[in-house]
Amino acid sequence: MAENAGPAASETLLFLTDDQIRKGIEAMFFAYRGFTADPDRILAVQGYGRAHHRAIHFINRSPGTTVNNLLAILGVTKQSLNRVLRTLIEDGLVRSEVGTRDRRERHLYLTDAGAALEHELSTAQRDRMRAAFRQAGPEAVAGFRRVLEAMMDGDMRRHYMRFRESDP
Amino acid sequence: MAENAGPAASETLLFLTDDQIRKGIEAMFFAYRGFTADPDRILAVQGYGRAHHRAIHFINRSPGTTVNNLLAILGVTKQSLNRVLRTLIEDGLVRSEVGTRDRRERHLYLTDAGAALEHELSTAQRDRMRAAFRQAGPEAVAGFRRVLEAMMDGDMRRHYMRFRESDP
DNA sequence: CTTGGAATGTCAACAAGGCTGACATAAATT
DNA sequence: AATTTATGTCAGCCTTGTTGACATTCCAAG
Repeated sequence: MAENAGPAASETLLFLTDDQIRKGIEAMFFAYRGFTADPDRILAVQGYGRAHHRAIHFINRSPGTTVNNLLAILGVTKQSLNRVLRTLIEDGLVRSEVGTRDRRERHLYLTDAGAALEHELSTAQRDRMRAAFRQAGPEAVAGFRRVLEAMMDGDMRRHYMRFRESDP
Repeated sequence: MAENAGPAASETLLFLTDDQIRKGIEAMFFAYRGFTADPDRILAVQGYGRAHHRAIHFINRSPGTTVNNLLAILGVTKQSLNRVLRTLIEDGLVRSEVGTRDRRERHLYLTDAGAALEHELSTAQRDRMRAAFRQAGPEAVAGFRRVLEAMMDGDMRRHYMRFRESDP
């Protein structure tokens, strides 16, 4: 293969065929199910859903974040997020504090109980992810991340990158 | 852990840290949004949702598949799938044919209109995926697929692999 | 200072699409 | 003949998305 156009050319063509792309699409579909399966089971016990998980994850990730911040990250309407937050606050998993600088804002924190659930959820999800990473190897993981980053919308990539840089 | 020295050991440790895993988790979350964004926009015009897209995709993928087959692949209840199929059949996008070998089965096909919508959807989704693949490069794509395959549940991996092998 | 607009968050009502449970029908299998 | 299988349907529930209306707070222009 090195004689004619070289391996680079054939690679460039082969990995972009419709068939390869379709395999990538189906891989995303089936893998995402695995990705959410374990947390979903835990959440179902408490009567929560994925929306609760997402809120808990990003509050844990950025303690003191405002509702508006969370809206931008989660990409849902404030009414939808508010319903989820209300149940989490009622159930004592999240604490909402009126802002001191701007009293329109509510700053969100996990309570101890919230942090405990977050830990349970993220442990389950990380275990599966870690197993997949270990099985695939470091090079595959780097590629995995590179493709996913290229797949994000601009706004989402911004949020993702902001998080990436926000801690060591 | 048979070895405790050399670059292999440090690699093994570094790419499996909780922080690396968390980045993988967030990458999956943000990327999946991009993955579904374009089809979602197209479907919203017709008043359809992701459930319709999934049904259309897999009927196109395996023309003549039965309801039961589709249930196993999609992992939803028959009531839920039936609701979606009913609207697709009513709207003339899907055709349901009584089986000849086993007349209890219904074999599902896309009509011309259904195939047209499928094409519109898959073109939009493939375009984004192709751009991501091109940007990330062939090695990254191989890693991407390897990690996703390792992340799937056993059942889903079976379905995914069956599809992989079912055509050249 | 007052007033009007913008930002932030809450409540109400509705729709999509999951789910379970119960039941009907037709066809295949034993 | 009895049972199992494949499918469809009805009813009702839950989560989670949507829009619309509204309250509170801040800020800036008059």
